[in-house]
Amino acid sequence: MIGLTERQKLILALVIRDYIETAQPVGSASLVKKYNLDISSATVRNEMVALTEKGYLRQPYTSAGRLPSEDGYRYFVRQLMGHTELPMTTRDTIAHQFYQAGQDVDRWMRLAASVLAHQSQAASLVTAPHPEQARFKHLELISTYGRQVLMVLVLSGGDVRQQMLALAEPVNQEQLSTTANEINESCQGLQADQISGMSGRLDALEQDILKLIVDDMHRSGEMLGGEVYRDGLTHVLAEPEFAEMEVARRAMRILEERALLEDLLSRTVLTANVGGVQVLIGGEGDWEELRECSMVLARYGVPGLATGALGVMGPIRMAYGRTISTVRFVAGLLSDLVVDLHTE
Amino acid sequence: MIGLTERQKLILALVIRDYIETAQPVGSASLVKKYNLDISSATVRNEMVALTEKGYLRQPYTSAGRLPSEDGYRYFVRQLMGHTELPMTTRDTIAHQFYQAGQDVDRWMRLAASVLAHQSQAASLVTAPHPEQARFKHLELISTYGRQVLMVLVLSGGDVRQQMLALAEPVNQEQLSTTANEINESCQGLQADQISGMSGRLDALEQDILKLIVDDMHRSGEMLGGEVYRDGLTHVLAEPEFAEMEVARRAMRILEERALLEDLLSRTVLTANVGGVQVLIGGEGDWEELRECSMVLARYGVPGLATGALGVMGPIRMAYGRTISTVRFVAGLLSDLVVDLHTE
DNA sequence: TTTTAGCACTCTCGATGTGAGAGTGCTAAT
DNA sequence: ATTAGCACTCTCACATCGAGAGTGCTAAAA
Repeated sequence: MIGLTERQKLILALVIRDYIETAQPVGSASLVKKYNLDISSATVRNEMVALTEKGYLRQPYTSAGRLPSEDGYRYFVRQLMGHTELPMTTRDTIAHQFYQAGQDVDRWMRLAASVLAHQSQAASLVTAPHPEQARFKHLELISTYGRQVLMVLVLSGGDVRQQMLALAEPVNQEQLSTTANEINESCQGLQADQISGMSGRLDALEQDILKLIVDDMHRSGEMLGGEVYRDGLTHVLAEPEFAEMEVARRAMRILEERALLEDLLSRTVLTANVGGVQVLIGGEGDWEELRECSMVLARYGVPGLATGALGVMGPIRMAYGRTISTVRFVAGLLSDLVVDLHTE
Repeated sequence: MIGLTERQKLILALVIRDYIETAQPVGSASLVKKYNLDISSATVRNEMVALTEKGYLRQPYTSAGRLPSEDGYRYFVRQLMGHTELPMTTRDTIAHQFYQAGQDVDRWMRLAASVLAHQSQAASLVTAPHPEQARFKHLELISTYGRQVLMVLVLSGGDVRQQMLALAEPVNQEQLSTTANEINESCQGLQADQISGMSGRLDALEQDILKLIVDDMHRSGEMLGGEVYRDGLTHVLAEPEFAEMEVARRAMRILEERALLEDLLSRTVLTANVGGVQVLIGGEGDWEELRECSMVLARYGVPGLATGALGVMGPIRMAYGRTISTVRFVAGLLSDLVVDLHTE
């Protein structure tokens, strides 16, 4: 396929810009008038025919205005858009908010979701960072009532997992502490596989607990270990493309159902390198659910140490420039957080 | 206001039942036919006039069918409905699912939200149980990297709070453990106020940490300490009363915005005694947001020990019988969980 | 060869009109 | 007190129609 002339690129960009703004098909005459083009509407029409033939524009029906096709958006995002950045003042404001959140991961996540949703006027998703290769760090066994014991497992990267367990018979706190200390010494810095491969003379209690530890460490390695932070669901509903209830419900299902999200994030975001932002337009691939949606996704964190994912979901008619730069910026901030949490 | 005759009660109940099912105004003739009443449609019409005058029914426009007014629903829920219970088989199925979730609080919460949403075909909300009067149980200080220290605080009832903190200068693990042990001994079983009132010769490190502990304990006492579990948002969108986007967005905002939820749960549910289910029809009081919505709310847990809240939000035209019994049943199950977690 | 004016044609969208249908309220008879 | 009968009301679905925006084509102009 032959590339586009400069004029065609201009017209494509303007159509996309106008359509994103108004949600209405764009006519040749109105385009000329609105942007003071010094070519006639007939010329624009001719170029529009060319762009339509190349598959970048489409018409909702014969002799209506043009609007971008999915390929048109893709071309725009990849070739035309350039690396925009959020304005300095906006970046400062956001960074300041995060600074005020201190080291509280929960607050960071909530704030990230809120900022993403607000800046992009769409729905946002953020997962907490979690270690990719969890290493054992510390175990604590705390007797609560009778045979009930609270097990607190600390993994590298500050990932803490807690669990209640009921012992076969009562064990006092002293015994528990002894057991915990033994395990702490022998498992320090080990990964799940190494621990599960351990044997030697262990009593029943120790074996049970080691098993639980290994399970927990594996679970910590899963894609969506913890909570998924969401925000801006209502923004999506406000868009005219979701006026049809069925469409709106489909979009909401993606955001609501953990299983769908899990699948989505693991399939797409895992492949993208950290720092890079991935743009999914109109559910490329076989994503029935988000045929009417676009997503802008990114991973953040330090590969091999701890990473998380974040993203925005909105209509295909999305302000990609602003959204992508916001996602990139917030991903950067969260990466900094991860670094802070793991280094001195 | 004079009460209703038996026949009026019957007709009111049938209108509500039919309207809940069909979402269409109910006519006198169709009511007689559908439920094989042995009175004529004219009689029903007369009774309907009476019910309308008393404020229990209303007409969307002159000479259309009748539908329940908010007062009608209230009368129904309070006087007419009786204490229905979920069918035995359903209860067993649900209880079994919870049983399989073991002692994992997170799984219980998710399951509770899912069951509520599914049974009531509406949106559900569940908050994790948290102690009302947190008592200090155990503190752990774990050195991670350099001056970064992970503080794990265990409160009565298995509430675990973690936090990263950066010390002014590096402290080794041994020193940290000593400090933690001292605090553990002196604070065992104390409440926040008692700890904040403590003094004596404490070094700077201990004072800092005690301050953090007190803060954390207070935060643990707040209404919505942790995550709010949601499910079934899409069910709400499927209801015809939310076809109008503005209405749908308003409903979603309630579910999305923490601040609104917090306010809602604290104002209403705190006043209800545990075990009792509270029904909010059409946002009684000044709840602009949920004018078109009803909520069925309950607290669960053991007062004074640990409690949580759960509820369902749907259109005013809600299957109150089924929803109320589900909420009551699930609240009971979750209360059992709380008891299990706190006793032998 | 490219651009542009001119013009007929297409298609949507909102306004308007109409008839069927469901339901009421009233009156008079049972 | 109940009911049959009936005129009347109001909505909703459907069809009609004209305005308006926009296209595609042709032929002239640059």
